[in-house]
Amino acid sequence: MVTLKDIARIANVSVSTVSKVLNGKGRVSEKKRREILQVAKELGYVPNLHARNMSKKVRILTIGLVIPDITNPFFGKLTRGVQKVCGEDVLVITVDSFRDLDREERVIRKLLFLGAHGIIIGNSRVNDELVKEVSRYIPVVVFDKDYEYENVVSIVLDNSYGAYLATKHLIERGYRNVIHLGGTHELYVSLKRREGYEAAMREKGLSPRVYPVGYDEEKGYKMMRKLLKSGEEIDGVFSMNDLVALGAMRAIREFGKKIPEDIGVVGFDNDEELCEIASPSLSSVHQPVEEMGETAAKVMLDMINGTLKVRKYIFSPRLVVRESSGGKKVNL
Amino acid sequence: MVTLKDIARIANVSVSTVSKVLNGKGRVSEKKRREILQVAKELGYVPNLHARNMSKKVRILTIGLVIPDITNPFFGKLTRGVQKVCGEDVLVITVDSFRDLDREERVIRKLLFLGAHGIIIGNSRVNDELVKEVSRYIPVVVFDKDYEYENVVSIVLDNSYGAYLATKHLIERGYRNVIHLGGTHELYVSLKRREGYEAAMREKGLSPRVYPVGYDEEKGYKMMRKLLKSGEEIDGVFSMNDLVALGAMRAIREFGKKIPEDIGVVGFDNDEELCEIASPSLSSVHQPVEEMGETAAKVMLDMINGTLKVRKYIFSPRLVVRESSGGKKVNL
DNA sequence: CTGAAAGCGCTAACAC
DNA sequence: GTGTTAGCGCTTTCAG
Repeated sequence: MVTLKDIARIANVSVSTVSKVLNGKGRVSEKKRREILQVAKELGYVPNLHARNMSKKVRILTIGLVIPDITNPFFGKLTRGVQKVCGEDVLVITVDSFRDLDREERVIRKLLFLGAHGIIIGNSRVNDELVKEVSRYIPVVVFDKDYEYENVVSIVLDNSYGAYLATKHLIERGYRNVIHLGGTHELYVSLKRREGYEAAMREKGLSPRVYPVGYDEEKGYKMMRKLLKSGEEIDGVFSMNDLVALGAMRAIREFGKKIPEDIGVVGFDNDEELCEIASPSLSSVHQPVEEMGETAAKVMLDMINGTLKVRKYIFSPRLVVRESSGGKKVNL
Repeated sequence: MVTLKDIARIANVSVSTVSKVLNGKGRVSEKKRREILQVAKELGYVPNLHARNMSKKVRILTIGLVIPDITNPFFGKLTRGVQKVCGEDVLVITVDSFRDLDREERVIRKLLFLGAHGIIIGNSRVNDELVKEVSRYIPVVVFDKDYEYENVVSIVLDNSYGAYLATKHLIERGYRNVIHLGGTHELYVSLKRREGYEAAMREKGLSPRVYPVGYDEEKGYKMMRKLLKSGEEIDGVFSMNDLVALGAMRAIREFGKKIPEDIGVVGFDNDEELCEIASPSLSSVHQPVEEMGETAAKVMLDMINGTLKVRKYIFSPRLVVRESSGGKKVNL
């Protein structure tokens, strides 16, 4: 590793002179300046960030971003939003926890240990105690989960309202036996979406039926197939996310039912690529993920700078209607 | 910021004793050990990474990963592969360049400046000179592009072979007028895929027709619509990636042609979610992205440790046949 | 066991 | 203009 000292030795000057030249500060004779620059280049000098950060000013801001699954476009967008705001001056360390809570915990600790100035957590299943503990040291932004701790900001989508919108829409399009394919109960968003679904059903005097499923296509497919085979009366499906909805659609097709004529389907997340490409295209509740990511980053920077104003952000979902909930055809 | 010194002062011991306790090295009396731990906790001590990296040993390994689009599952998988291998002891700094070559260049320089021990570049459009320059300082791994520089390792998919397989498959299923919807020419992978397509066509005595399109669904849709309207004779489409293929399929459906009976379609990348969900499901050339990411990380670690053996990896693609290339129905 | 002291690479006062 | 020097926070000998 080439250091200032090496350059100084070869160029026959002092370390501080080299430092001055390389940082363009203070005044140095043109001759030495040129020579120093030359030597530095030849030696392939690369300044040492750590040393630099040690001394006075310069400090580079580091924020950690922990997400459960980087291969999922949803989190990809979140990540992009964060990076967009952070630009090139803030160091963002993105870590995929592979949906492994233990790894997630280790990783968060590591980030703290590495000297991150703040951590953004994109997984609502995160351990509360951990959040509390970490927030004693550095600010934390959490998605899709409410916290009342000092030094923690929540950014949530109004999940329950989104579910309410989707369910109401199905009912208004003529579907009455609307079921809900839900996630697992530990997950805050699952709970909220379920709540919204139930509220809409009750409001219309219908009785809610909830089936916990999970989060991927396969799970949605299997559960839906089982339900159809069992003879359960179903003409509408509100699903906890798009993947599960697509799985359900596959099962419905296989079973010989038509979408949307026989059964209407609405998903959640509005992953545009998936929703548009499906046929029929899938109606879904849209959440402005990238924007939420941007907000997270902004809030984080504000917290670090001590200029935080808002402590909680509740984003509003919006229903995107496509073919899969086009309306029931009533048999006369 | 709490430092070792603060802890030492309050606990009435020396800095080095504190350091020993916090790192579990050397031997310290149980009494002091407990007290120090206690004080550290109360004060909310967080070690300073930079200071730590300054002194002799400890150094934490840092590798930079630069990719063009983190919202794309393809790069998500790549990222995951890298992170999987790096585990929790190697710091991976992932940066999305937003497909902006200038930003990419700045980011790579930044990473070097930040003291990264190596950089993995997931974009084959990267500037050659930059790669050459950076590789003077630290090892570089590049995807989908050949390099002969010292200190640079290439990891490529045999794109041309993949394209060859796909095209040959279409021809053997009875499609004769197979066109290629290609990418832009600056991109190494586009060139290679085009080559493979042309080779397969010529081998069967057919004349290749290549249309440069781009990389997203919309582009594929528009081009295909134009071609169909123009009356061009087409019964097969080999597309440079899955998205373009899906766009083409949309255009074909709209035009009233059947897939695969009238026109067969094959994509590239085998994004499973997309391919499976499309209807008909899309045949595609699979590349083992995640595995390639893992390899990149392993190679990088080897380079850093000076134990590199293989300088170039050429991964083999594999054709996944689904409904979209099921075979042409010949009119009698 | 414990602590004093050196040094990692760099910056910024402050002399000369 | 230029060099000397004092840290930044931490680890690690090496005496005591």
